[in-house]
Amino acid sequence: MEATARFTEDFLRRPVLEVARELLGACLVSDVGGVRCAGVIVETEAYGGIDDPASHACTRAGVTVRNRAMFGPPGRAYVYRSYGIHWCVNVVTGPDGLGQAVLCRGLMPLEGEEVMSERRAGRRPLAAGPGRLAQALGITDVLYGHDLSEPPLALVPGWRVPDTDVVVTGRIGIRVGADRPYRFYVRGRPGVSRAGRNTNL
DNA sequence: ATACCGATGGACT
DNA sequence: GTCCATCGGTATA
Repeated sequence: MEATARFTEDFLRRPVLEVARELLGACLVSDVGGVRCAGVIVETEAYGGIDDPASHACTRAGVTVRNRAMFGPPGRAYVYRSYGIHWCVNVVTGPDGLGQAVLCRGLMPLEGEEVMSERRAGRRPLAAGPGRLAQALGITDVLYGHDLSEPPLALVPGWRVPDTDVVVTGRIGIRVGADRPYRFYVRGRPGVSRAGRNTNL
């Protein structure tokens, strides 16, 4: 991985299912608070915008204060609070205005595990699950709408993950649209959350 | 004004 | 496996 490597706008504008698959193996590099930590994304979920009933972009109100980042340019962070407790981070993708985004659900730590462990108060796993991932990387609503091509949170190309290592399942923790095969994870890697169904559809 | 319900994680059995 | 803290966003009145 080179320091100058970037995902292109063309890549980020591709349909959300393709981007969710291709973001497996990508790296998230955090410099939040001036301390560096990084890891490889090993689990993602696609949220398909206004036509996906499970997506935060799918509301009667249309664009709201909460979801407006999803309708902006791709490559930005959509950060939301879950259950009033956790922060979760998405990469906005797809053509402008569709409200598509990829939820980062699992990270395999590569660097700065001590920092992550501090932020996680010593709890394990470090970054398996969207709330844990965000906490380990120091992600909060301060990064809402942040351009992920820049510090303090950067998304950069990393490993190539062959199709034979990719498992596709339904999404976790939702009811409507849960059966859509929109979850992707890398088989056998630490950092993959196991909240239920890790099986093929 | 207020009711409902999570894109969850941690503690516990 | 089960239970539940905790609160913002949306819908409804």
